[in-house]
Amino acid sequence: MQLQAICGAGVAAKSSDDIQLAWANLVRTGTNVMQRVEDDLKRQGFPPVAWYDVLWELDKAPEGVLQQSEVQARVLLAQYNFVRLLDRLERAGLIRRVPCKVDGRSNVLHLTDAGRDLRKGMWPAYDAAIAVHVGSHLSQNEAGVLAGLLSKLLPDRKTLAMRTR
Amino acid sequence: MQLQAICGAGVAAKSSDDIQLAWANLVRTGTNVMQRVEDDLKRQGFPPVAWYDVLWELDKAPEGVLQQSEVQARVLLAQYNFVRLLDRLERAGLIRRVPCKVDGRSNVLHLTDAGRDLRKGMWPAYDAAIAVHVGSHLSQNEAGVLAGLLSKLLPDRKTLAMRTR
DNA sequence: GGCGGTTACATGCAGTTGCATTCATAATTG
DNA sequence: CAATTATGAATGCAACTGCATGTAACCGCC
Repeated sequence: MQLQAICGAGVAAKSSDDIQLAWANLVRTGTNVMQRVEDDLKRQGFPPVAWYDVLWELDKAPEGVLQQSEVQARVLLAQYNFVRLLDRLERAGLIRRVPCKVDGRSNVLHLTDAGRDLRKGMWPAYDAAIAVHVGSHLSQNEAGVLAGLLSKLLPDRKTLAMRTR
Repeated sequence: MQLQAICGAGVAAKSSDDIQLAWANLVRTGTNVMQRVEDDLKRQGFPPVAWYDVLWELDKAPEGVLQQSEVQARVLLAQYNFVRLLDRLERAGLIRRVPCKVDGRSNVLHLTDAGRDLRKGMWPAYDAAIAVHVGSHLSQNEAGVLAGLLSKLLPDRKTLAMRTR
């Protein structure tokens, strides 16, 4: 009872002004910066960043081959959105979905040559967009601090992955 | 020619590792924290944060009345998305769209009593969600620093508003 | 081996978004 | 003041998303 009073258990927590501003700026900045980067890519005829993410996961893997579920876990999209993203990537000839030999439920994703090329071709534009919309506003040091503070708001990998089911 | 070589003019800028991490964390954290807050609200039967934003803008205004274009400029949604958000709000009886007497092109938005009540009723849940998903991970001071760093990435109001056309 | 539960992936449907365009009314200007 | 341009708002359509659910294959266990 004392304890409850002390730490406010059972009562909805209230956020301070600083917290609220951090929240507001986080959402605004997140969507805004994302938008601008996406726009830059689109203007140059490139697909969305989400495409890049998948291609990059595959490109990092040996042979450009990875379990579908593994990629899914890394890109943090809802399962049904991920499946349909793969539909688009496959239709565009960037990846192939191959039924897994060992586990009849799962697929193995293969990066095609076209996919590899696109990933590689996108990077300079992507990198430049990040430099313009993030880098140019922050010192090296500020970027590090920002990254650190942001990471404090992220749940760990496992929790993160669970949210996509 | 010397100049070009020195400052890299004409060559796409490259971002450093710190910058890239800041970018990655910004996007991840932004969407993730937003998601969790939205989920909390939804679980309690409340509409999305975007609804709150509009209602709040109107509630702040004297009489709960504001030009549609003015609200539009503040909430930073694309024009067509904003219009349709208003469709939903109006259908839900939270606002009314009234043709403007002085300018035949524009509307004036009126917050209804139901709208005012909903806004007010949402806040505790919203505030609590912010406290949980942002506040509990940061000290007061960290929140201030984070807000400051994030604001450096935002373009000014005017530029921001232009992007929504 | 067969039955309940779980995992991996897919899909139908309704709701939302992006894009291009339209409509009507101001504002500007030749 | 008529013609042009600019502004505020809306909409048709295609694409995308969320949600619930479906299907098939695996896993554990009696």
